[in-house]
Amino acid sequence: MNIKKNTGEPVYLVIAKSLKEMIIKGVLNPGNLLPSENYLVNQFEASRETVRKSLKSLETEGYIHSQPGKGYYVSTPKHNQFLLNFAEESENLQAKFKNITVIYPTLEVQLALGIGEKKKKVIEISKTLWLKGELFAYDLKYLPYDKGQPSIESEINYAVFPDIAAAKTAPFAFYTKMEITAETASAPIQKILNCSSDTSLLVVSRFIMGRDEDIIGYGKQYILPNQGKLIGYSGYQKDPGSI
Amino acid sequence: MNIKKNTGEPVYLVIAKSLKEMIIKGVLNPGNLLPSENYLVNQFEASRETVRKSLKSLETEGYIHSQPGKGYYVSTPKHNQFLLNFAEESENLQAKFKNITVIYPTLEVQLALGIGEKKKKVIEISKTLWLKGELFAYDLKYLPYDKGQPSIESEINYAVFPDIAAAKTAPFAFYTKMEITAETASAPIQKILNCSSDTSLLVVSRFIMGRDEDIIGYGKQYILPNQGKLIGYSGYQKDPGSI
DNA sequence: AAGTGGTCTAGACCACTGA
DNA sequence: CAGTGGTCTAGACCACTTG
Repeated sequence: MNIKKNTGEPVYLVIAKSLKEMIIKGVLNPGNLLPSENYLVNQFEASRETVRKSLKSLETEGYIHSQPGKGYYVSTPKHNQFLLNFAEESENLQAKFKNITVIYPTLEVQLALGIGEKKKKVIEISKTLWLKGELFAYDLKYLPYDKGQPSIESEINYAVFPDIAAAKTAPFAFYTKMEITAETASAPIQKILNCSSDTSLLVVSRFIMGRDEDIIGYGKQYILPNQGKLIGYSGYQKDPGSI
Repeated sequence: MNIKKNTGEPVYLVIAKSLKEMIIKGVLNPGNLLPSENYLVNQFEASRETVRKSLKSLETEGYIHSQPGKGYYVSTPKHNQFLLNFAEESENLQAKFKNITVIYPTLEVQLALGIGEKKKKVIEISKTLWLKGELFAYDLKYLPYDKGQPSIESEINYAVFPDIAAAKTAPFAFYTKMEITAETASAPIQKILNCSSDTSLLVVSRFIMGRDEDIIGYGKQYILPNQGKLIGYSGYQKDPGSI
């Protein structure tokens, strides 16, 4: 009975907000049981499906989860899961191609691409990345070079990795794994990035994988310090939106 | 008419799977319009709400989005958004407290905690982290030390940061921001981590923030190479779950 | 047996886009 | 105008948990 009505706002959002507020303010805490659907139906004078819609939205956003036969519980927030943006191409980021060659892969690349011991060539694409005119990172990408396949050129179209490849074919057919490490600049990379032997680089490796765990591509990016910083968020400050 | 029925599987999941498969196989590609709700109602001989439930689940998983008055479109997958796990405490990870002190903060910490120029003390908690008996990382945490507040001890309970603090009060009231950089080990850190001056460390900074952007805590972790590796996933290989 | 959430239906009205 | 998705309802049956 303590409810405003007739706002243009959908009823299910009103209910969701009300519950969410209680969770955020700590009136309801992780492990606590929420009021039952039927209780909410009476409290808000809404239909059961409408109440369920509210609860579903809270569930999607990670606030609650349900247990059939028992009820809805407040979840424990995952403050150690981060959503991280790693934009291959941003507005200010410029790429300069250094080289595109077909080579016999190093052991590292063999392992990364899951290529057996057989001698199999790979395509190596190297770029330097620039941010507002300043050297920012060195970027390497590797793709298996299959004889049976088209030309290098068509491989190259794929080569610019997911974001462009995505536009071409079944972009939901693969996913990406990322590994982040730190590395001291090796001699060749010192030359390319124009840095010294005591420079610590942020190294981001990426594996492009098909749904059946086959590896489509492998990339590595050496990012200069001060320039490069990866930023991630955890918790619930952002809209739930997609994944 | 081309539909199996009477499986124990919920109808809405059957519909969702069918559509999802078309998207994954590239029959439907980003930008394409899906069949309308009413069309699916006829095709699958289900009610409209059931069809909508299917579509809602695909939307939640990031496969599609809707535009009122037009229809449902296949989305463009975000292959540059990564879900990254940064576990404060894993099974094998051991923490050894080094020190807990109340200090005047360095400039870096002042900025991180958003403390003005006024002389304000902060609590510093330092730990070393060990993985299977091997030194793994050096961990620093800072909390504003408010006079009006309880004792240091009660602050300390908060201090172990979100995961433990979470259990205490309104854990949905704050979120975490993470920054990842690479850094060469400084002299004091060389001693603590027992490494040399040419060691590149992975540095993870974390800001614990309230919903109104106030900063609750600041932490920094220096992770030894070879030991530490951050791993993230993008795309749709994982169940949608949470976040 | 009573209460819970999970699925599903057949209708209704609305606001919007497009021809 | 007909077609689309967005919201909402009042029922129904089910499987599950708890006393």
